[in-house]
Amino acid sequence: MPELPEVEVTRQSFAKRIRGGRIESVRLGKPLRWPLGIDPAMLVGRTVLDVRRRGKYLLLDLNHGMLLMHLGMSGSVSFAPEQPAAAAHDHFDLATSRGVLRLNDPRRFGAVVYAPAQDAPEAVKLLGRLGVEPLSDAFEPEAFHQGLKRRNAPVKQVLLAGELVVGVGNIYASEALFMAGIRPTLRASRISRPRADRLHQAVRDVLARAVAKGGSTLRDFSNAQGQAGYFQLEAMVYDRAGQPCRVCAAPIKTLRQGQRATYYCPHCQKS
DNA sequence: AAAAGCCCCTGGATGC
DNA sequence: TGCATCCAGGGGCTTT
Repeated sequence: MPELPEVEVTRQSFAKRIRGGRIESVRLGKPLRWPLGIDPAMLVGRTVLDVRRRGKYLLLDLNHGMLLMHLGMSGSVSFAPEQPAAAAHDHFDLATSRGVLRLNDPRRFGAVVYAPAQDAPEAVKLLGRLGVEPLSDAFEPEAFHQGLKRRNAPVKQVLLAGELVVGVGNIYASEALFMAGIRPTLRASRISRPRADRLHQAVRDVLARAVAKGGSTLRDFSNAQGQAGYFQLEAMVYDRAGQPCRVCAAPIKTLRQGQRATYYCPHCQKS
């Protein structure tokens, strides 16, 4: 479910409110993708200093150690002074003096993992191979083009892999490639510098606009205050197979790449 | 070393 | 109504 915009919107919707909260209790539901990695009782008494984001991970900095939270495909977070009794898919509660942070994740591809320090093995294992942040100055056209030149895989899958640039998932990969006028099946290594520049700009632009719209709510995403996103209403190609291109009216096509659906306009994205 | 497949899991939509 | 099948916003791990 959540790509960079949804994770960032989630972060913004509760970071300030949880900051300074003292952990009072931790409740675990069914197992998530990975074990927490610490006795929950050991977290009680620690303080949440800040909430950051790295790629699609939320990072809760504690006064000692950190929690890495990933929303997987179906995860969403809520934060409120009090929470109702845990329901079927509520698998993690972090009760603090500022409110209760709850992770709901029906498919349980998400996870919450404790790391004793920023550079601890538990953190490096998950964050170590991640590419640059697309909305930071570190995401720079020349290096992006060089990175593309080193990959022979289809550009859509290079974007999804997150080793060049993080945070671009299945929706925004299709959208960015449409904006740049690039066919998703084109080998990354064959993209010229001017076209790489257009893609670089498209990635930044689509992600920033999606954050501004509160993310995309396809079925059930909402931020930590329960508010839905609206960017899906502006999607040019995603989930629009057979519908007319919003630019040229040609029917949007779909194909499968790496077991994921890709959408593109055969006329606007000729190569 | 890079690329392609395989899973993890639940629920909703669709088809017979 | 019931049951089978397919698909879904991710990504680590294994196999080519």
